[in-house]
Amino acid sequence: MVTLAEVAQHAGVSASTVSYVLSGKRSISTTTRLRVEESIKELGYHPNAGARALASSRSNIIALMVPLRTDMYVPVMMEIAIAVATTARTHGYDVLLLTGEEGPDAVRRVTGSGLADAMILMDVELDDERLPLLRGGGTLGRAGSRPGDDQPSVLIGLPADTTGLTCVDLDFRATGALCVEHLALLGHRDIAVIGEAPAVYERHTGFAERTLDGLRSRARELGIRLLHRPCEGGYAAMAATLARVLDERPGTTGFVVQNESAVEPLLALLRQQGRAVPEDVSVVAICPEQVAVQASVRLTSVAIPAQEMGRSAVEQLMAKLDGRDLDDVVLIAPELTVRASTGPAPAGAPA
Amino acid sequence: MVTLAEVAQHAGVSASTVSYVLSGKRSISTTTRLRVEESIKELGYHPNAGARALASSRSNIIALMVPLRTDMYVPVMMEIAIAVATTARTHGYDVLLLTGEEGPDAVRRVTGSGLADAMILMDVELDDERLPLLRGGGTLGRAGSRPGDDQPSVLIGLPADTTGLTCVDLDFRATGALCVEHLALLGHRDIAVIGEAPAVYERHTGFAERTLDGLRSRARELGIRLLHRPCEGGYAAMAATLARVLDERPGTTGFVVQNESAVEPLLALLRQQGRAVPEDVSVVAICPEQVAVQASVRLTSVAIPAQEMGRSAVEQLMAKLDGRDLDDVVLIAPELTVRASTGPAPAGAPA
DNA sequence: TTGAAAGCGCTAACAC
DNA sequence: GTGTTAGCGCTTTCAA
Repeated sequence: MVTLAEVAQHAGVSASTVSYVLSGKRSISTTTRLRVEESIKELGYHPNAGARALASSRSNIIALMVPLRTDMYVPVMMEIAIAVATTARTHGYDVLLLTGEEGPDAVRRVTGSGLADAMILMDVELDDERLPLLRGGGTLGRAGSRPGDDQPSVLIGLPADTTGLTCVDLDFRATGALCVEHLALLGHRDIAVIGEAPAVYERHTGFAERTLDGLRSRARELGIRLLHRPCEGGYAAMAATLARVLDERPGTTGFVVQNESAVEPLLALLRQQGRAVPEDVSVVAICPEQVAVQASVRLTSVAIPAQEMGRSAVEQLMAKLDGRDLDDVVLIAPELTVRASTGPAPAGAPA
Repeated sequence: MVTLAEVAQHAGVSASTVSYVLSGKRSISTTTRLRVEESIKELGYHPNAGARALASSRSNIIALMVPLRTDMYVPVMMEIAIAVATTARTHGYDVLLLTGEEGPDAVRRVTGSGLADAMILMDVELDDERLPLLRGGGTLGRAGSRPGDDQPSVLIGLPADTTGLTCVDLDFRATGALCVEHLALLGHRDIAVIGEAPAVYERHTGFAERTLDGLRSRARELGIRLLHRPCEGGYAAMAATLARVLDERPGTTGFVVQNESAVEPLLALLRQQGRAVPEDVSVVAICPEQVAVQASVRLTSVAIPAQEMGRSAVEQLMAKLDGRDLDDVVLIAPELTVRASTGPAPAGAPA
């Protein structure tokens, strides 16, 4: 392994000079810099991560905590994770992958050991047990604080109480509202919401409840009848749910689907029952773009902006690490793209 | 931040004693150990990762390189990644998430900086540009080698030349053979293979080609007619592919599907054309269990054992780090589960 | 613009 | 069974 000292010797300068060439923290004459850079390349030098972390108290690593359960929105999580990793790299950071398994202990372990300088948490629950450890984080340098007291962090998702936390999320409330508006504008008066699996609501994951909130309050304002049913993914569960919905509200002409693995089953079932999309019923999905365009009917949808969520979370974190001030909560505005699955409510529909 | 020295002082012992209590590398009297452990808990001590890495030349981190493109088998990749992370933790290792983006440079960076002790590569191509850097890795301690010369590594996937490499993968050749056998045994003589997207073959990802190999050679042995068509995911692409297949081989009664996002579209299209599954045509999928059981017809399938692949890759790596000898190539035997999508070939089918 | 040198917190000889 | 101590490779004052 090549060390900084070896580079220094090779270039005929002192160790500190090499260090400063690398960090750019003090000015170096061009000739010296060139010589050093030449030596670095020639010797194939890479600074030792451990030594650097020890001397500088910064690991240049951010921890990303992903949920353990792989039952939900998996492609989205993956896309976020990759966006986090690539964005982090552009800032000179690497990403440590933590699973939710260890729970709060992982937070303590990473914080305590200085393994990571900061962390990003995905799939935060409304009342998450990891939150107390993170509140007020990101105040490095505040009077009386010692380095390491603190773990700057950003949440992807929105807990019930965001005091002292920085959060990034799609504005699911607005998303719900947007879906209702779109259908209402097309004349639909009876809307059914095919929600996430019951477990998601029981777990009190924020996004599902917020979406419902948005859907309900906008529906109330617009005088729309709304029926919400949680639904497991898959064909069988969707069939049962659909039957119940149509039994209870036969006049339903609009669907909002939030469980991506229920989308295709729903379309298949409607087709099977002779209900044409969008002539007889309209369907709006809340799902990744890819799912919307690959479905058997190109779906009108509100996209889940996974990339942007990941990228934005990292930007927030970098700002914190730089001591910059920033928003506590970044809500990404939803965008509804009209495709082939929604159209005017059928003429004969009950007003 | 609490240091080892503070713990030592608190417990009234020397620093090395504390260190040895932690590592267990020499025997400690019970009373001393108890006192030290008490102090550690009381002070909330966590060893500093950087200092540890510097002093011991081991970071206790393994790097996991995931493909950048999120277009393929995403849930599987995620499941593998999570299995890797959780298994690694049981061995005291953390996982660093690298995207394929940086390519070979990432390998050099991680190797050179001592950021990770070892690495796992996913989605390896038949002739991967990162391989030359890894061949012969894992020989730490061999005469003449200096620490850091080497990057012990394990691949998930199988390149063309496995010399000097350790690989873990599902035995896709056997998988292909198994699918053909199953259908042949049911009397099917004309089988169509709905493969991965053309890009996957162009990229020469090993698994797709190996599956095809297995399918073809077993078909030849059994006198089965086989037609292979690559296929993008989604409904539209599947429709076009299916039309071409049935045009070219109208007598087709068996399908093997390897692109999971083509499965549901295929089932929908067959239904739409009045071909009953499994009465008229049989379908075997190569996909995760979840996809197989959630499909509109419960699918006879060969599962992709994502968890086991991740776990196994880590076990191999741990063995290498311990200097143990091991297999170069671990092929996981495929298992075919019969569900509701396959049955005897229809009586009228051409022999 | 550059160099010298004091640590950062831990591990692992070496001593007893 | 335990203590002493010399580094690990780097960053960052302090001095010139």
